Amino acid sequence: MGRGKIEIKRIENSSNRQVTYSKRRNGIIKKAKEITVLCDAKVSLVVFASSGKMHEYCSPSTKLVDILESYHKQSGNRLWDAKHENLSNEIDGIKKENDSMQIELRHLKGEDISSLNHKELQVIEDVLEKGQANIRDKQDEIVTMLRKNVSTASRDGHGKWVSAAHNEATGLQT
Amino acid sequence: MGRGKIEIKRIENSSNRQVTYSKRRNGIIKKAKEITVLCDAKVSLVVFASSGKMHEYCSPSTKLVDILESYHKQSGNRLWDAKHENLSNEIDGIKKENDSMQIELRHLKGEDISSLNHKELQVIEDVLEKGQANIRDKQDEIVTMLRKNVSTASRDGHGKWVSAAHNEATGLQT
DNA sequence: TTGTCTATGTATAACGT
DNA sequence: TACGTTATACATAGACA
Repeated sequence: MGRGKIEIKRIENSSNRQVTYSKRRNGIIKKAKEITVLCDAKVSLVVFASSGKMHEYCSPSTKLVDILESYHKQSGNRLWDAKHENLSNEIDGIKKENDSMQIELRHLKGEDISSLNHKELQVIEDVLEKGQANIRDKQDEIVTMLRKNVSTASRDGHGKWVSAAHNEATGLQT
Repeated sequence: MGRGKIEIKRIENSSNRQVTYSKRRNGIIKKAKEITVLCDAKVSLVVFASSGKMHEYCSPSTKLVDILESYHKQSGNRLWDAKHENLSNEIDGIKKENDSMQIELRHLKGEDISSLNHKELQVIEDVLEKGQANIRDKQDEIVTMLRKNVSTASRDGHGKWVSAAHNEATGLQT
């Protein structure tokens, strides 16, 4: 189909190969369009040059995704579904975790506790008490630090306290 | 390219359409094979007849999945990633939520509080106190209910307490 | 490169069967 | 309906700009 017949084997001359590639690629895409119109077919065509450059054709009014989905259905092939499923599972897992944390948080705040029994309430109370103890210890530490701080603290020329530690501990800055 | 020129528009005669479809489909697949060999290209071709029947061609030594993955990478096109991205975003969102709940929970339990300042600790303490108050109210309610219950309770023939309310409240059953 | 031009090879529309 | 056949339209290899 040209000035001379050619064998169907790799074209060694790279610039010829490139030329032939782009001509034939256009040809195939044209044919794909035609069969789409003529025969009411759906076509998905993806071509990669050896250079890695890509071209595609996909019948109008049909997203490639849809075609691939049909492909997927028909072929029974998993394709991307594996990935899809992984993500879904991950979501489910995290959501579960999320829900239970949500519930635990609410309970600690004393919300949504009307259905809890004495034992369950006791567990929560214990946790709260433990938490409170820890928090208070920490507060005591801070107070101690402040006192130590105050005893060595000084004011600047404008009468402001000069102590990064003091500010940090009280949350006045940073 | 036949006995007569044809317009590129849907062939209305359905048997002609079917014939043309299968001829042209073979033609395209042949071309696809040729460009694959001649130009060292990779081709993925999926064709659906309007009947729903599918045919595919894929360059040898290349799985369709791989081609699609390359396609996906190169095209910057979302494709199935649209779905994936949605899922990923969802995951990110939930994870964020998760993390902050995680932190809040730890704080309420008095963990990981070494970097907190006085103000922040105070907030936590307030929440704990509020929660404790709620829990204690509920406990009181239960005690009241139990008392009321006990006064009207009875034992069964084997000496066991017969009171769904009592069991539920104390968590001995269910 | 990137395109345009033909001579030629191919694909195929319309027929037969 | 599903195949071969064949006249024709189309695609394209090589040449040249």
